[in-house]
Amino acid sequence: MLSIPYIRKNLEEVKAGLERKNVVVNLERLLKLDDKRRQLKTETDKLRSKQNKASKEIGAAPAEKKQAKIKEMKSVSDDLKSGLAELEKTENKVKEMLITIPNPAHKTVPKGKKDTDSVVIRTEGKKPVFGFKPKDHVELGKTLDLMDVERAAKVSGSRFVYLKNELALLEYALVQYAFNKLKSKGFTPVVPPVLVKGMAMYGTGFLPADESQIYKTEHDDLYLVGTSEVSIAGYHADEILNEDELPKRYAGFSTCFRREAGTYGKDMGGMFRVHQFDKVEMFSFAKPDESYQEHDFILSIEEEIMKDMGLHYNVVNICGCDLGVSAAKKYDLDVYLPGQDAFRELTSTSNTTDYQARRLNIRMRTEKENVNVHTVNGTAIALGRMLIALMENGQQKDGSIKIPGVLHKYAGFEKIGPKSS
RNA sequence: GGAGGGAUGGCAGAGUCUGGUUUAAUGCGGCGGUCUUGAAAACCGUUGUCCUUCACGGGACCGGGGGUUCGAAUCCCUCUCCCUCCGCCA
Repeated sequence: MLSIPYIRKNLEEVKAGLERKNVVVNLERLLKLDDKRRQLKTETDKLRSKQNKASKEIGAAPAEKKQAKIKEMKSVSDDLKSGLAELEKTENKVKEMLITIPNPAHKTVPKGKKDTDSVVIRTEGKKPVFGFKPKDHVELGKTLDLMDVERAAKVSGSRFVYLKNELALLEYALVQYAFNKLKSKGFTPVVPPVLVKGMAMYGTGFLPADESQIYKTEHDDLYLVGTSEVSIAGYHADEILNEDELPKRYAGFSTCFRREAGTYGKDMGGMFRVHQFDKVEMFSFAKPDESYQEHDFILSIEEEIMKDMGLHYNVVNICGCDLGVSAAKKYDLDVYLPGQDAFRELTSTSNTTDYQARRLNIRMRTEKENVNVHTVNGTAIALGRMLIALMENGQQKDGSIKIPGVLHKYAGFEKIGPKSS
């Protein structure tokens, strides 16, 4: 959510940032509506002031004068009531407009109309060389008995998967590796709730924009999170943080649920795009003037993890049209998957500036005034997709899969061999 | 699931029965100061958030929402959360 005083002061800049996202909003109409709101506020405040004064007089007045005074105040009370009703109506209209306006894109975000307009800013690692035709994760998963998609379909439907054997163990090795690394970098490890109230969804900007992507429970008005970003952002809702405790960093492990509406036929089979996966997420509450620095920091950790895993990847500056509502800027790391012979998104990090913090009412105490903090999120490890990358990139000629050295101590094995029996 | 109790500022806690000088008492904590070689103690001062106004000022907020009233922390309705006991349960 944007602040109206900010829009008032920086109208052209806000418009340019929205245009970068290919979004057109009638901001003049919004400001006009807010003018009306302020006028009504002044009027009703005056009536209230009158009422407060009279109320004291009535309390102190002798009994015979009381009735006349009360009669006189009746009309003021009526005026106030109708004024308040109109004020509320106008306030709601303003809020309604405001809640749908996305966060304007930063000026370093590429303009564009399609996802191909995003810009690869650098490529790291080496493309793996195989002396044979590499298999994709679906085949590897089947021959090594690591995944079962068919039975998942029987039990849950399409886009679900059972992880089995070493792959199930490897997931937990990755989680431990990630928690340890992030703890050493100042992140507080967290396992948050995955069912949340509407407040958290609206606060993070997933509602109302992405309603079709979100699972909602039938009887309890709770939503299943698509990322632990939602529950972690909401953790400090309605709080005022001290300046010297920022940045506050959290590493959240959670299962993530996504409906994937409108993706029929895309990435079918296997577990690249599934309704349910686990993820370790980084999340920072940062001082406003440090959020881009924090964004770079989180990107650097994502890259460190990719390097630990020995993966070949692109760093992509995502174009305006592909930014979510709340992001002002976003980098993806696209990793080379031999099975597809393509770079695919494995992690993503966004600076949402004060957009979520304003909606969630998260502030920072400064000497002058309290200001909204900035929030930055980034994937540490999307477990399903990381497992795909490790399987496809680690596969050997004999059909086994070598796993990265940093994971050996957590996994308790160094490779996933063909079943001997 | 059943029965009862509760929600007031950073924290503790009065005010609710009986609506009106309550700009929410008091204590603790925090911050500043006096005193002190320094500290503690003591004493003095200060200490919420938001909206509105160029400013002076005005207004709102006692868990959320609604109602009664000239006027609600206080009365009524409703929802949420917390606590105690019973039942069930990984």
